[in-house]
Amino acid sequence: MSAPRLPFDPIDRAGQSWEEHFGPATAMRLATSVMRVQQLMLGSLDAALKPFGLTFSRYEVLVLLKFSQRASLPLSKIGERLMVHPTSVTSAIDRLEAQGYVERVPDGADRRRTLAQLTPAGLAAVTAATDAVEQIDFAVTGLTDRQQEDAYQLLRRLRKASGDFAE
Amino acid sequence: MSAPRLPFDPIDRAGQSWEEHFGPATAMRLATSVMRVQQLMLGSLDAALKPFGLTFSRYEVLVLLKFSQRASLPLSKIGERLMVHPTSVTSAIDRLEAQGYVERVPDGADRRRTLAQLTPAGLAAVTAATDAVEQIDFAVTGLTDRQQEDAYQLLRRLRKASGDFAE
DNA sequence: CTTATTTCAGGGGAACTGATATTG
DNA sequence: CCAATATCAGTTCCCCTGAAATAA
Repeated sequence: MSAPRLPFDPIDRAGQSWEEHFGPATAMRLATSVMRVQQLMLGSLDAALKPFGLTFSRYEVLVLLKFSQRASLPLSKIGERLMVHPTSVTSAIDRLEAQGYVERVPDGADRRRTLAQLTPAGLAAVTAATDAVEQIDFAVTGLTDRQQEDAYQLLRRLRKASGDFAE
Repeated sequence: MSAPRLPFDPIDRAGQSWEEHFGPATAMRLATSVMRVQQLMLGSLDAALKPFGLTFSRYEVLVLLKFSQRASLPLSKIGERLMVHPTSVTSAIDRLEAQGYVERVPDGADRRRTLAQLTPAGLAAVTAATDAVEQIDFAVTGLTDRQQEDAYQLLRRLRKASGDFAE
């Protein structure tokens, strides 16, 4: 994780080859970078969350529940917010429930729904896990606050153009 | 893929909640954005590559081979360049070989090694697949060339700080 | 003997499809 | 009758660990 893997930038090099063989490499370099950065970040984040038995996906679920009004949400809402497939939500909540971080409770208002309710253990876990990910600065290193904000805004344009939200 | 999923930006909203409950959300917003953008892009790229029986991972292998001197590389080099685990390279080459896009040939110089050699069919596939991904602009939409370049440079800083390369 | 390369067996997590029961 | 919600069964893909064979 700390030792550099290569003595040169593999994306720079791929971009040079791309320009020789195909043409402009601007979009290709950005796409490849996003994939690679995601892989690096996810590795660091998952490692930081491992002591709590959490992956980043499940950590995101706990954070979402903590931020909700009653620390509970219907499973469908969770999938919508986190861009997670319905069956993946079921499986994520299965795991979190087995860990005692979440409980399934029926929704009185709409009996088709099941609410995922954060337990006290889940609240403690998400609090401790948040300390852990903040200690590694969310795996976002090497950038100033301003650069982090710039990168966020650029990716936000990309998300919007990809139909991530309307607003 | 085209219809917006939510009438508001879920990351903006999560960032607001984060600041109320925890504190500054700059790093959290960027980290979450990278994850989400990667998911959106990978979905578009995999969809564009599906007609060729390729995933983006396997497409990257073919591109790497095309750019190499003799259109062949040892499996270990492929893993190094693409940040892929040795066993994952074996499995990716298994699939590409079953598809007729790649052949395993022994390396005369070092008989521990196996070379993955691009076949004529593999060359045709990577050429056609490249047309397909360029038609969707590598799933990098909504940004000008300049903004794509800016985003690339910001992510490059992040990669370097994460030990992706030394240079 | 140690190291590098590749492969195999196996497990885990997350994504998807298709089908189903329940409820609105 | 139709739509929404959640679940289940089964598939695919990719990641990883650990162990092994072969060769430098």
